[in-house]
Amino acid sequence: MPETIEEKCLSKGVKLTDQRKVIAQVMSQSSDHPDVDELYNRVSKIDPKISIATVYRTVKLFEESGILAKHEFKGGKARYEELNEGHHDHLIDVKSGEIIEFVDEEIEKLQRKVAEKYGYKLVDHKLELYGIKKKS
Amino acid sequence: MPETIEEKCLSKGVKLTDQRKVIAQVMSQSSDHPDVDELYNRVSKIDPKISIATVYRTVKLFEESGILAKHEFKGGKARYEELNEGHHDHLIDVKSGEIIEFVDEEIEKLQRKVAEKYGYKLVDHKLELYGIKKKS
DNA sequence: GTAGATGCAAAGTATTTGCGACAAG
DNA sequence: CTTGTCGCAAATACTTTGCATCTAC
Repeated sequence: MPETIEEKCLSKGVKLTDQRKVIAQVMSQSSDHPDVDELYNRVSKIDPKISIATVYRTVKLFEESGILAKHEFKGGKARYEELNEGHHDHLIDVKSGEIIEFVDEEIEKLQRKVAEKYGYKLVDHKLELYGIKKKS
Repeated sequence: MPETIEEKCLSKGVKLTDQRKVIAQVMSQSSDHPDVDELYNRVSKIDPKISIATVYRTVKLFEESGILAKHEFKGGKARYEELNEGHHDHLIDVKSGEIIEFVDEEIEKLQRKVAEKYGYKLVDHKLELYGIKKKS
């Protein structure tokens, strides 16, 4: 069920303006994790009149609506990615900056167990691995 | 082997100024994870002439020297804690902001395994759990 | 004595916001 | 219509930096 960002907006009652459509489109086509500046650059190529303030407002709105995920990787600006069904975490190449997405159900399970152990219900988590590529 | 921050400075060749001594002392006595503003407040009570620029410079220096750890928890300023032998991760109470430190060797092991699987050597990681307290 | 540290204020980043004009439902 | 959005520029929040002075070693 590949639901588009526009469909998500409708179902969540988010008003669909032209600017939002462009931003949604760009995010859908981005498989990397652009920061707001980069997103603004890409958006500007489609409609140069969209302001960066709107980009900031929109990613924030989309994040609150569960449409985008915001990441604050080490020492930098916030970066965004489209949120789809499957949750995943990130492995970041500290040399190249390349980001690999991964899923490890066992780690997820253990996280819930840890929260449990302290009397908490896990509502969110952040797991980032930083590594250097091995010379095969 | 409870090594003080001052001893660590000496062994790492970090010059020990009065300001740094005060900041080290305050961090050693802080079991929470203060941000720079809060640290500056505490430091000011001991020596009001220390500027916030020095606090920023010092936490950065201490972090680079492996004396303090910097955390960027959700949506806020950077927060610091003294770095001791035992590594740990954080479970954050999303209601109260309370931070619980925990260690889970199994998760650590799995993280290395994931990195391994993608051909990477794990050099660092960030794991934060966000939870709400269960009504026991 | 000298390299490095400090205080101050000014400059940087990243992000948010007030406001009048404008557009979606 | 009316509520919410946009573009703009100004404001904010956090952090860094240039420079003259001072201090640990």
